[in-house]
Amino acid sequence: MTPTMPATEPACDGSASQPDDSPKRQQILDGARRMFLSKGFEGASMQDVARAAAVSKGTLYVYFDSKEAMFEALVLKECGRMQETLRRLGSGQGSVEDELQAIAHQMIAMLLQPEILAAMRMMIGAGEKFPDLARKIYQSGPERSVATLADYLHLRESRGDLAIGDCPAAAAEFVDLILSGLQRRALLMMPPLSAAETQAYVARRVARFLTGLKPAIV
Amino acid sequence: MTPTMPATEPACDGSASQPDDSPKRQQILDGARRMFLSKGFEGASMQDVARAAAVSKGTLYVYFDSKEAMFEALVLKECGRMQETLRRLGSGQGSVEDELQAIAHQMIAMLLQPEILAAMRMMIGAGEKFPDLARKIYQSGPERSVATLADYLHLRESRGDLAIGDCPAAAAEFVDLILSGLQRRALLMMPPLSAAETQAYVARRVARFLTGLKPAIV
Amino acid sequence: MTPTMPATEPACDGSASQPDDSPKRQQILDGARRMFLSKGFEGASMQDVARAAAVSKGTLYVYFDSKEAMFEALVLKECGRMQETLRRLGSGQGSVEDELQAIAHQMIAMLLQPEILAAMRMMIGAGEKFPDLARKIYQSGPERSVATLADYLHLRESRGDLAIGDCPAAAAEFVDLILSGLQRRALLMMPPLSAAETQAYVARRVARFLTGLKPAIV
Amino acid sequence: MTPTMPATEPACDGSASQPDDSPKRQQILDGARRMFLSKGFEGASMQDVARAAAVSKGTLYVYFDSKEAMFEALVLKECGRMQETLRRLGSGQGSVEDELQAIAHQMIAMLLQPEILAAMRMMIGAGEKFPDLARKIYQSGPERSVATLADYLHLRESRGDLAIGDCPAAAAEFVDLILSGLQRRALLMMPPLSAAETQAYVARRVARFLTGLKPAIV
DNA sequence: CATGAATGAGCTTTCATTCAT
DNA sequence: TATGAATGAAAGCTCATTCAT
Repeated sequence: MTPTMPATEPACDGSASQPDDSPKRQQILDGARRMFLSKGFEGASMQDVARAAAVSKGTLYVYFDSKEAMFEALVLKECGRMQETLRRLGSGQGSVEDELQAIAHQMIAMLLQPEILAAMRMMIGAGEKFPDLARKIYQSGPERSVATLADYLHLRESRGDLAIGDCPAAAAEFVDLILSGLQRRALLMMPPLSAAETQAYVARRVARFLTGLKPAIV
Repeated sequence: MTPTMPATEPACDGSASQPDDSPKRQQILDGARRMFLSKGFEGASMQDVARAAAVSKGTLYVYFDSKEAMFEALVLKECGRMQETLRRLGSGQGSVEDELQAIAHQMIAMLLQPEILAAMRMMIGAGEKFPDLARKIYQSGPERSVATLADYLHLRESRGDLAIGDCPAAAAEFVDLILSGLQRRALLMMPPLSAAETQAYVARRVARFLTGLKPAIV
Repeated sequence: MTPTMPATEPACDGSASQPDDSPKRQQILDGARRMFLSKGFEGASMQDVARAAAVSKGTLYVYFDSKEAMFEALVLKECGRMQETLRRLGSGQGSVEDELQAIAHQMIAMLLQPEILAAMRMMIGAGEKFPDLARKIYQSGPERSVATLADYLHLRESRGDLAIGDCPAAAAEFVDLILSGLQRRALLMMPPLSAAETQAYVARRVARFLTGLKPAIV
Repeated sequence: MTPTMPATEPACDGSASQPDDSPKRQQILDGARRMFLSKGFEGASMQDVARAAAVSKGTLYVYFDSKEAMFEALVLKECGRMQETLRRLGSGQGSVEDELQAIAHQMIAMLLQPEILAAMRMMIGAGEKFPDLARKIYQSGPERSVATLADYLHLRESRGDLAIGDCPAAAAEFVDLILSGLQRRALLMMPPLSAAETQAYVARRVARFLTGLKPAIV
């Protein structure tokens, strides 16, 4: 009766009668985004989403089979966004230490955004219910950060600026040292560090990270 | 209403006046524990809790004024458990490296328990609604780990086994390096490392942590 | 929340935005009427109302924000009905005594209707919770009767049929003499007077009312 | 098992094992009185009553079979009180007009007490559910006032101060003229008359009442 | 395609009542 | 006798979902 085809599938037949990127669909996902991020999966009602998207409640079900399907579609889309965001980290000029500090600050600024935290919170909270989605978030976020950073470290190593060995492992260490703890704090509602505290924190941890990774001088 | 009230007040008015350790109350908290940990605050209904505790729904309200009060009581109790769990870490014999590895393994085993993860997940999910409780969880868990470890590092430094300087900062770095990242993985439903992987991971990261903290020889 | 809000506001947010005269809304008010009049505000459950109106419980909340809002809307509507009912009393022909007797009979017949009594009972019962509404009922019912009658007495006085002086006061006396006591009896479930008893009662009381209001002859 | 004998019956057997006037029973009725009068039948919970009476909820059911039975017992007891209260009205000295005014003021003061109004309200609200009780209230209150007053009028007539004829009818007229309307106003939450207004009201209405009841001079 | 009226199951909470002690 | 722990039914209300238009 109503279109029951899985709403997140890419178009099934040639006609693309209801493509993934219909403007109405985007409009709904936009509303869903605002609501889910601010109220969580259980806290946001379909009424909320409909209102935020400025469509009727019925229309929601034209584009998504259920609240859960809509949530899934939203998360997948967000994963895409996050990956794009992470693509441009570090340019390769300046001293290693300066640049790693800059990268650290970028990562902190980016991943401690209220919006990102809300997304993490939402996904962790809903993790038991949607384990696959949670994994996808992990892969699009933290894992992707590590990969990007590993590339950067590799670049620096190839230039002779660092002596690393296992770049992916070092990248993971960097991310944990810089980000994981801070993020955990934020997720559990601890007050954020002040700008000065952040500065000192980054300086110290980056230095710590670099200990032993400097190449032997000649 | 406010989530900071102890909720286990001595008798006061009609409700929730049972002593803290009434067996029925424990029985209810047990049921609540199972349900809240597995489904989160919003996901678990009072019906669920009643069923899990094998009491009637009405009885729940004999012991707790509201769902929120019950949740609060549960979380506070869990905080106590977590703190006790963390009290015994590190004994002080053996080489620094061996012992830090042992501590790392203990921490991992302890804080990646499904139960502890569920508690973290629950509180992260409910954090926006109960920020004070979330902070309490942070203080009972991660913060406590750091403090315990800082004591240990201080001991080692006083023995001349390490040259650290700022023990709390180093302890925080250790925890982030060893635990934070792993915990984040787990929270987002990534499969746990195998025993062998964990072994290698710990060995590498502990070594990494020790770089530059060894005292000058002589 | 506050019982003085009209509750029939034009569209505003999610709920209760239906026009005043939606047929469904009328249907619900009809059911509400039956239930509230027969069981009172607290005695009638939303389930009762839903059943009486032959709609689902959920539908009730599409048209009204709360039980209280529904009650309010109903009472206000009833006030309107009551005022209309009272608009046509007394025509102005015949002897004063005959006509006052006719008016008395009309008032008795009208205001001792089971329906009107039920409305009074309902509002008296709920009066502590909805004082403003109770006042509105008073103004639409008893107060209106007095005003209508005062007009009539004034007309008769201007024709020289009566010598009254303070027409509103006299009207109030008439209403108390004829109606108030009878209504109180009915509200406390005393059996109604028989037709013959009513006849005698009215005759005697109207005569009593007219004592001293006859103009001096010549 | 539990004593199921109708709690309001006079003692059934010689032993009077649980007499109507057991102190505990009085204590409970006292609590019930406070709660029912202030919150109404539906608004007051057995918990409230138990608390107000300073007994346990279970004890309530030792003395009364149900909430309704307790209510009934309370109302019956109140009827007794009211009758006693009304026994002493008017002493028989002073001018008729002065004394009737005094009586009117007494009646008003007595029957417009918040407590009495609350009782009336409660009974009118509960009238449909307890018609017999409502009737008993009527007989103990208004009807009793009329009878008491009729006696007084009769006394005055026998002294030649008034020429009445049908004393009970006149008494009923007096009560309606003085009280019924005022009580109705109060029941529907209209603000009470000021002292000065009451004074004027009583003066006028008593004068009105006396019109035509004065004996022919000589 | 889009709507919004309608639903019924489910939510948290309250309460009269029972019963073992 | 008196208790208070325990219950289950029902309260007011919300919400994901359906369907005729």
